[in-house]
Amino acid sequence: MSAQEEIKIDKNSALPLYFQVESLIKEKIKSGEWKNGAKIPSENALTEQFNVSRNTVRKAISDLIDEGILYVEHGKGTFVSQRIFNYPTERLFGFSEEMRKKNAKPGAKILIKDVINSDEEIKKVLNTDKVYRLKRLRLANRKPLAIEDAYLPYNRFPHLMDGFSENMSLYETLKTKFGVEPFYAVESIEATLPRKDEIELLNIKSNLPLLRIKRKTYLKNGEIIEFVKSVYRSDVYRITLNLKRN
Amino acid sequence: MSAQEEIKIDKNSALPLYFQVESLIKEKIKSGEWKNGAKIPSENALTEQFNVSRNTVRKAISDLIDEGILYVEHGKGTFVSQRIFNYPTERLFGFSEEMRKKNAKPGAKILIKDVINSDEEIKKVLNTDKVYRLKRLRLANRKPLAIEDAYLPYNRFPHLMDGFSENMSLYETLKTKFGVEPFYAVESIEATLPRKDEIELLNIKSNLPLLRIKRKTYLKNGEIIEFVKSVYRSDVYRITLNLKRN
DNA sequence: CAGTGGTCTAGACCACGCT
DNA sequence: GCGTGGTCTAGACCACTGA
Repeated sequence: MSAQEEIKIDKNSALPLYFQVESLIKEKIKSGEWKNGAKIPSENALTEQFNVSRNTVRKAISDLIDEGILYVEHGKGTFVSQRIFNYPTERLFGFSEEMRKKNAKPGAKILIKDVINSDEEIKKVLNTDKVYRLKRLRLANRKPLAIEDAYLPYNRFPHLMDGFSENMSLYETLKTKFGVEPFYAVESIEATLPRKDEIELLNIKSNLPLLRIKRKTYLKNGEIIEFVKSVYRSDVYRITLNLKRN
Repeated sequence: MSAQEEIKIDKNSALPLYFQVESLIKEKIKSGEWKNGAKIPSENALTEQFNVSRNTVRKAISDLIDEGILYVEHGKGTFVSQRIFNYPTERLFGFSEEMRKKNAKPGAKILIKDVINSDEEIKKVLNTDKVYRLKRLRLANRKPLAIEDAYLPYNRFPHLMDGFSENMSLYETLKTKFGVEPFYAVESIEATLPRKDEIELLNIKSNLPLLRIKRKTYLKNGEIIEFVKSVYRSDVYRITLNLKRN
């Protein structure tokens, strides 16, 4: 209530007010002023404290709930989550990105780079007759980790593979040449034994189980841009999955 | 513009206006009036059409974006996604629920039901010394599908296992006795070969790969309530994973 | 009952994309 | 410049919780 209270919101800032409110709330939590599991001030109180409208406060709180930082109990109040949820979407952005995030050096050896006619499965998924096929042995710190076999619609991405080489990222190429970025992917995962060619390429024993993954990649608008079949060595790689309600 | 336009919003309904707007938008999409990929009317137009405030329209649109039904391009408009995203969270609600959703009959054979002292790993995860241990062979349509080994903090759930039997769901018991429901879970997945005891229990060949999963289950407030180690037959079971940006 | 979040309104101005 | 969505305000009333 004192005069020097909360001069922290800058109404002339380029940053949206709700974003500034989010940052201030995060700070209070980090500093320990608002402890894990504890109730934070009511929306009306925050409205006064930050000198913004209640809708702005609600927008900020809503975002922080999506981030798993706060949760609400109707009629009781808003509370700090005891555990901050994190959403590991490393896999969404492709092998190269994922490895970099895990502090490993990504690499690749191109096995097949071609334009082919879709077989039945690929046609069903990508809904087109002619596709790029890019099959690569994937390396992490120079050691074989996975085999990726990717298919992309030929007509959608003219000249996609022109000048494409071993040390390039497919997703970066898609972004640069076509302004297109993955937004959503569906993967199905099984455990299998390796086939003969996979044993050789990955340089593994014949009884080492692999994670066998099929993936469909989509844009923001829901357009499918890629179908990938891959196998991963499970002795050095595991998948982390987050399940959240709603 | 005609007088008989859109009498569909009922301001006296118990349903929130934004929810009614959501339903109407979904209907227009389903009926084909608003096609996949097409632009829907502007927020101002919808405000007039539905005779609600713009904020209400925005709330409805925001929800539908979260559901993957619409997407927005700032300055251009709001569009129907070409593909409706779905969030398979079947696994979040436990084996019984998941099997029912897949139209299989869930079952269980209790292998261990006990209270034990935490080993190092369990203590690190659950942060307590004494835990319930519930190890079950899991059946789908009477056939062995998985082995689940669950640990829950003893002090948090007094008398949890009193009267617990083979045909009961652990999560339903938690809900009934303690009003507690899983909200979030983190799983790590590997491919492995079965151990001897697993071969016998699941009645499989020694070279059939399994999906080996570790899981931590949390409440809405971020409190951890469960740690589970399980294996699944991969010849009849696969995991579906959804990756979404932000 | 008082206090909390949930819904809703009718305005206003700004930022972006297109032409 | 115009139309789009993005942000923000200052009110109002409702629904849930707990004393």
